Amino acid sequence: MALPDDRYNFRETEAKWQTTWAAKNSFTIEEPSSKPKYYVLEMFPYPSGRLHMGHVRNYTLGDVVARYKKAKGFNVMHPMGWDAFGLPAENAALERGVHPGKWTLQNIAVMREQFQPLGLSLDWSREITSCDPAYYKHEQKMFLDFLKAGLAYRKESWVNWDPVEHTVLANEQVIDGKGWRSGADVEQRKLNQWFLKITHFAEDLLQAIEGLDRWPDKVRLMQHNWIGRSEGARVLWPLVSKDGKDTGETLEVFTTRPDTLFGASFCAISSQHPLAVKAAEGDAALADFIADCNRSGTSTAAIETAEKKGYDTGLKARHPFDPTKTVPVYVANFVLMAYGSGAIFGCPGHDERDMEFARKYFLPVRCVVAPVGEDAVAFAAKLEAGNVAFSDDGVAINSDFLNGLKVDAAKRAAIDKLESLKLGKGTVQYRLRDWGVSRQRYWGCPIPIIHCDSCGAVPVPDKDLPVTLPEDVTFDVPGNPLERHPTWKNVNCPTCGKAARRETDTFDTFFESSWYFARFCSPNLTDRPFSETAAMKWLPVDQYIGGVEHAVLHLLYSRFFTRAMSACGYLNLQEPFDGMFTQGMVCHETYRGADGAWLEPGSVNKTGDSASYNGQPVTVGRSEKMSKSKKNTVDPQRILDTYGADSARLFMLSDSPPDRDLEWTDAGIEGAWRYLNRLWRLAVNAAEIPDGPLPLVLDPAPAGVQRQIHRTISAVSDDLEKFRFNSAVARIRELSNALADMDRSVVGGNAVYRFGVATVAQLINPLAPHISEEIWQMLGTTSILTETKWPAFDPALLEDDTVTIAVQVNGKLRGTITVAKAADKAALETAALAIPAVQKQLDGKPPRKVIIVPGKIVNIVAA
RNA sequence: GCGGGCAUGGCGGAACUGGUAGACGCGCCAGACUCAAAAUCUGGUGUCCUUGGACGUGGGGGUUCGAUUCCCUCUGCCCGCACCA
Repeated sequence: MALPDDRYNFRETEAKWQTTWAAKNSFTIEEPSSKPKYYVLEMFPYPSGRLHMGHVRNYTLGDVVARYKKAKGFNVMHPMGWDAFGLPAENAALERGVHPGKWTLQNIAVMREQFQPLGLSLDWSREITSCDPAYYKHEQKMFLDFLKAGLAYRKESWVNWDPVEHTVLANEQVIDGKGWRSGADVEQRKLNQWFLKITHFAEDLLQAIEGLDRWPDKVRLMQHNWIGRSEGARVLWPLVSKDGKDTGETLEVFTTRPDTLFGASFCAISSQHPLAVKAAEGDAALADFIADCNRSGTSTAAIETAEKKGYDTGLKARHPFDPTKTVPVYVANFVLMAYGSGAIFGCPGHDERDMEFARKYFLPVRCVVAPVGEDAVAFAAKLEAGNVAFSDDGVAINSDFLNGLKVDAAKRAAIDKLESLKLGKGTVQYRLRDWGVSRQRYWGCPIPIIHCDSCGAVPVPDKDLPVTLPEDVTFDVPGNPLERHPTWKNVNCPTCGKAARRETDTFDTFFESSWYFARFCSPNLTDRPFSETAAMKWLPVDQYIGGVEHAVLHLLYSRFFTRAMSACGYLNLQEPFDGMFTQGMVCHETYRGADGAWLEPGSVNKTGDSASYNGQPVTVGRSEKMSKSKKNTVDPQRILDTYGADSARLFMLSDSPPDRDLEWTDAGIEGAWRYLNRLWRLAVNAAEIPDGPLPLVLDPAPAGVQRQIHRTISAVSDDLEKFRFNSAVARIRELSNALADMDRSVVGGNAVYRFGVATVAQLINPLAPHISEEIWQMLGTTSILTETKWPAFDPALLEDDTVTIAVQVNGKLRGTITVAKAADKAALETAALAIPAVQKQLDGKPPRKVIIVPGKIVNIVAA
């Protein structure tokens, strides 16, 4: 007789089930359906042309959730699309002379094929591509609606300019003073730009973080800090010209410490402040100083090393509480135009920076807050003589009507006074700034605006939407090809008909990703971006999964967009993502040859602790995120060809908790592959056992395994709910081990074994869907596992009748006792004291105290 | 500088609300099978000393009958923000 092949044929099996699922449309939603909905979404990929391990991990994690929820009885939506606008397409055009659109669509075709062998439970009928006019025409309309609603505007302002990408960057895209993609030092430029009014929702975006209880704390904290709320006051300082006359103008400053106003010794304004620009007109030295400030001050290194510098404008500001007193007005390099009003008052005694500035320019230091309970006079003398500011809580001194008040009360009193004098008011300031969405790029969604000399910025009429990109463009010169296109740019004004110009900027690519999750709800609708009914049914996304690098960028923009879309009547929803999960990176060891060049893992010979390349020694570096530059990438295609999708999935899921970094190792994937083969052999044996009911009375061994099966169902379900996939795998392996070790010849042995194998197949299905389907089929079931309900456990079988509990003496383990679960304290104590090792420790003396926690522990305190 | 997180065998990591530390896996060691290798299987594997113990969750201290878990403190690493008034 031919023995069944004991080696699992993943190639055949995986292809077979992928075909089956596709033929049965297993992953499209049920419509109509009485089941509760569940929307699983992973951040859609940029079509770079190659699937990498980070993708595999991301989509595997989402797939586990999608498959598990489906088995749990939810109507699951799990769509996929392409974040298809972006700079790499233009770079490809530059390097290879291929059109960005063509390059992108080719990549999408390649990657869609690469996705297939992963066996993901995706609904491809909902596929969307963001560079398709059928997609982006809706966001053009949406933008015009935002404009009407006052949520979009155009303004000349200082912007972050990336000199390598030749485009503007949003604040969120500037990391350490450098462009987030190019790494180039960002410059400041003054340009006319379109902005989305994200600050309109600052308070709401902040408050609502509270309710995002299924988001990682880390991300919530990052958004909280990014929005950066601070309470304070705007204070008006009447200005006095150089010749001592009141100019009638006022200088507005923002402060969080109005209680320290009596300690003011100067005012300082940003080099970009209108007052500074005006003052520089008649002062060449000041103009030079301002130019100097604008040049530096962006890169990290510059900020860290830059000393506080100022230039006295000669203007004076009159103190709001004491009109007899004036302070000098400086232009200072450390004052940011973009925060508050671009001007501050300096209180050296209670602000570190102001102290540094005051010492440098010999400005007075006045103590106006002293710690509670300290001698105020002595403290003030010390502070005013020293170089250290005091910024903690205390009591106001030397402050007229504020004297004796603690900081909070003094703040309130100062604000009340300012308001009664009409020289200021209490206010809330945010760090968050409006989102600049104009990009001087070709490969993005055109901004549907026409600039007319007579009519200004005119929205493109609805009937002319979408504004599509011209195909005939070249990339041989830097800059935006739309800008120099001969015809596309020149159009007539829709309002007056005169010659006008199209807006040649395109949207930031974060625009597309800010609403795609809603588009998936009605991906083929032509007249609207999505149906409100469908969106309100499916949104919010129940589980969103992606990298932590989008903690403030994409996730904040999407939260804003959802509010903006609601404000414009597209839907009625505040938060787009109910549950958020941020996965860790995929890492690998790095290798360098004798010449210091990076080496690919595949080319390095590893034997034990040493490594070599062509006989030369290789330096093994620490594990880092897989990247092309360090050559420590592993091609998913090769892994899938060698071990199959289930092995790759299982390894990625079992090696580390999903939110931590994963270290890719060959040994690890081989371990997963070995396990699948062991599981396969269990199944081959189980398939020979005829199906039938379990005997009523089981031999103790299978009875124990029977309980373990139920415990495992319970534990794995819990693990899957809580993203503890690594622990779920461990439990399943434990059960597999127990099944393999069990004596099947006793009463109930075979039946429990068969039941156990079937259960393992069900439990591992979300993690390794192909082999589990195959096993399920081998066991003679008629349904496919993908359409089978998640197994239930019998609560009565979760626990044993007897329990083994630890016995400690003085907190140290001295033995264990196995007793009936219901055993009372007295029985536990008697059993514990009978242990020889315990008696030895007690040395004949009676115990001083015995702590008994039934079912858990007995701890004997020796005399 | 400010804010947050983490630290457990050779390695990745378990340990739910304080209750048998090291589950599960990787690696390693020994054995079986083999002419041999691979694959597979069996057993072992925190450290130290002699059975039996002692020690052990980054260091130090504390609370507790009992601490990987709670508190204080120090050290190291990682992440975010960065002159935010």
